[in-house]
Amino acid sequence: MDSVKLARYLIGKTVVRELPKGRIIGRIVETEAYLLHDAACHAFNGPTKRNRSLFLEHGHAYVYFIYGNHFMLNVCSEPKGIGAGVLLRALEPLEGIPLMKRGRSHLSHKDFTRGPGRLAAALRVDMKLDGLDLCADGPLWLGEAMKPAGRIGCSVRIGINRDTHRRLRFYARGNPYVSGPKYLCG
DNA sequence: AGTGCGATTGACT
DNA sequence: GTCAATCGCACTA
Repeated sequence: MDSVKLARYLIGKTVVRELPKGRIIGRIVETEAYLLHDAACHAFNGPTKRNRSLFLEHGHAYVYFIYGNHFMLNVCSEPKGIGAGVLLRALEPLEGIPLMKRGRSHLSHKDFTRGPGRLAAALRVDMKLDGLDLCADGPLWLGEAMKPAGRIGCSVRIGINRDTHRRLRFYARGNPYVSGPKYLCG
């Protein structure tokens, strides 16, 4: 399915992280779509060493490192060979909350899965998980929704200054774990 | 080999 | 509200 459909589909679904110390489960409450022929998509200029995982079959993970300290977790959306996907931007914590918080106690409860960098930190996502099949058993996978998605809002993407004519960010309306400025959360 | 910069965050005014 | 930190990658030469 295309990135927009996948971005909407993923709202309300769960992401599960299996760690030696236990299991973490979060509910996806915010995503952004990155499309084919989209100048803001990392795949825009063709495959490189950095973005190659984005060209995997849909359902695989594309993880990258940015700003010297943050990992971002994406889900590929298209058949193998096409570079497009969905960025996971925020979670509602459901299970394994102490594991998510470990080492990050300075953040308030509603902040530690809010924002793409903090989401990846909470799930202990790093480059080792790049290219992983998220639809198979393993250290990180996507699960069914545990409760309804609720109303889905959309807005322009955050931190993107190109192709701003499309509203490619999707979020669970009114959910307190959604990131971004308040006027983009209602 | 050197340079510029980014799908962000947290600390500070 | 502003702004620096921080590093791997892409690009130029």
